Amino acid sequence: MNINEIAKLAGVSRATVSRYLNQGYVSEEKKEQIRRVIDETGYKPSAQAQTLRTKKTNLIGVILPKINSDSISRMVAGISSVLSKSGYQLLLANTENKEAEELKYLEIFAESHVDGIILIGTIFTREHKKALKDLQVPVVILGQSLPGYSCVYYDDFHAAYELTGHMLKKGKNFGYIGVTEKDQSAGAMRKSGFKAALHEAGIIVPEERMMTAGFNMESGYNCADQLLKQNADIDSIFCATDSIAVGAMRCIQDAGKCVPEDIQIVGVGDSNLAHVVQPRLTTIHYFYKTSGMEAAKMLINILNDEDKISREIKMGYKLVVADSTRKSGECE
Amino acid sequence: MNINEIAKLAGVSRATVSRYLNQGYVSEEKKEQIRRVIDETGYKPSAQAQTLRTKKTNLIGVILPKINSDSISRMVAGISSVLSKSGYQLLLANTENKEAEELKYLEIFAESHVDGIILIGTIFTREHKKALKDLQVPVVILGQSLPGYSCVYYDDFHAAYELTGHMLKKGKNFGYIGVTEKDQSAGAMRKSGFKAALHEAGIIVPEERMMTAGFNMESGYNCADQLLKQNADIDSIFCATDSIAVGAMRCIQDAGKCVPEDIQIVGVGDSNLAHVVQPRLTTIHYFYKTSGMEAAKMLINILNDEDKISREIKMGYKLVVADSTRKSGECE
DNA sequence: GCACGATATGAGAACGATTCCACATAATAA
DNA sequence: TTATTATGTGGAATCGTTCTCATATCGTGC
Repeated sequence: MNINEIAKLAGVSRATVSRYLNQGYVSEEKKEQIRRVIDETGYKPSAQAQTLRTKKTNLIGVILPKINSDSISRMVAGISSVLSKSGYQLLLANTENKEAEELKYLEIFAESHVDGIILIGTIFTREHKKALKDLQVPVVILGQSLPGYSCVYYDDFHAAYELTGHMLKKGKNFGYIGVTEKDQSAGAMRKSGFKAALHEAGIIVPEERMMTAGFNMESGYNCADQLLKQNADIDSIFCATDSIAVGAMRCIQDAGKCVPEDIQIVGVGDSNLAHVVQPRLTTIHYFYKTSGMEAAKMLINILNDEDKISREIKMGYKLVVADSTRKSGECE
Repeated sequence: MNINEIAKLAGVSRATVSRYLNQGYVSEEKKEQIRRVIDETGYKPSAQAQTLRTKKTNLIGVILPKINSDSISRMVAGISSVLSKSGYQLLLANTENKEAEELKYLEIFAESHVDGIILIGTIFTREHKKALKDLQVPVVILGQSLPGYSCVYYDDFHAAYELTGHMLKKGKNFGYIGVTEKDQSAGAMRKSGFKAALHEAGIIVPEERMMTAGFNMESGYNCADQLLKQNADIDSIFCATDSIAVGAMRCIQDAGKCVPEDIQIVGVGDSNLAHVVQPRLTTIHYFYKTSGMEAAKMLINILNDEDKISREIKMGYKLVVADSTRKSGECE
């Protein structure tokens, strides 16, 4: 069932049917004829063919490293809320943290399956930058800063700095469980913030007390295990994500120690997990949903040709103090 | 940069370039010329146009009710592992539990953006069935049973039945926090299994002890709150999902009662949350990843025309007994 | 010497829409 | 009356591919 059939059945030309579908000049009489034929046949214009001509899909691609994540799902919720108001639908691509997948989906989306892309990235390799440069589709980067591109990201340095400052009230012997420093934001910046705060306090954490975990609980557990076995005197652990922190906390408890009495611990992200564990986790709240909305607005501006130059937004944060860093009953 | 340009630059016809790209007869000499031109120009065939001709995208659409969910992310991981081996890429569509979105994405995917669809649905309305019937793209349903369609789902009835049987060892006064019964699987079947087990034990739970929550912790908390306030004697609560159970458990603890000593509680799904909370949650393990793989295999069979008729797979389950239903130290 | 299959190539017709252009017609302004 | 404008309409080109056909060359077996 294509536009030719419809035209034939309605006794008009293909062009008139097209105009009917795209609000051009059509007389009431023919409008009615066409409407009836379309109703009867259940005809739907082919999105392929439309795109081939118009170069427009009304779809936005969102590339993300994992789907089962509080932070990312909040970003997506924000993106979705803004874009759906402008008549866009979202297609998500899950890279499972694999760089190759990221590139593949970038290409798939770029091959005009979508009008724009929001990339929630983690690591930017040379290939990434090349792929991004070749892109003929507008892109906004969320969660990382990449010079030359429109992006929305978080003040990981100062967040980690302030969080570490908070731990310094009670802590002396610090451990750190982070993620790969190839991840500029969650890896490098959080670590720098952590180190900077301690440095100001005259504390230097030796390398063997700084671990690198994956983005999940199990990995946090294992790193904490190693950390505690090798350094019995540790009284404070900074974890670069809530998941890692929850895994680490479980490890501490399995080892028969108490949080926060024996060891205080913090995470970053203010995920659901942080509220669920006992004791509740001190963490950093990032405005993930809002940042998703900002990224979406940026993209819309670009799509509407209102924004010619790239711009960056660095989002603030909020320290969430909970039980994992203070004795129960203590007030703040 | 299109195939005509390439043909011109390489001094061959458009058809020969196409054959080069699709492994047809091309002499070594011309192959080399074409290869060089493509290398120099960075030419990529337009996916639009290819699809317009071939009706093939090598994309599979997955429609899901929420992204931030352990169960769903495991299903997706299973789907992805199988389909990527067959050269397909996944596009995800997040409906945020809105029926209208589900229909919209069904349509978007159907308009030949994808070769096949896996629908992780919850509620099937009349519109859903109509939309599915009109679909000219093969579809597999995951997590629900829908007669006439290929689907993979879970034995919710017997899982709930067995889980309830386990609680009956210690429990007498039961409460139930479920989800909408419009959801046949997680809503209706789990509730039936729960009631059947109690019925056999000669127990009938009055309606006011059965609540309906949303698919999240907050809702579980609120329902538990209401349940406990109105029924002080409750010693066992069956929750239809882990999230609900974790919310309810938090509520019980906030009310100053102990789990499992005062009240035992169970969930369904064996999510990460279940392992993290204190005490660990007794729950049902479903083989989500495996079921995703099965659904993907089904879809591949359909796409390869190996399967002409629909079929159903009902997946088994495993009872995971943990601390939320036994005193610490007790053995089983 | 000829028929046949394998290899190789290009012309041109699809695929299913949009859109420019030329051409009507009717209504309004000068 | 005559321009001028707004409203309608269909023909044909176009988007970037694939694919069928027609045609050509070459080796090989009989």
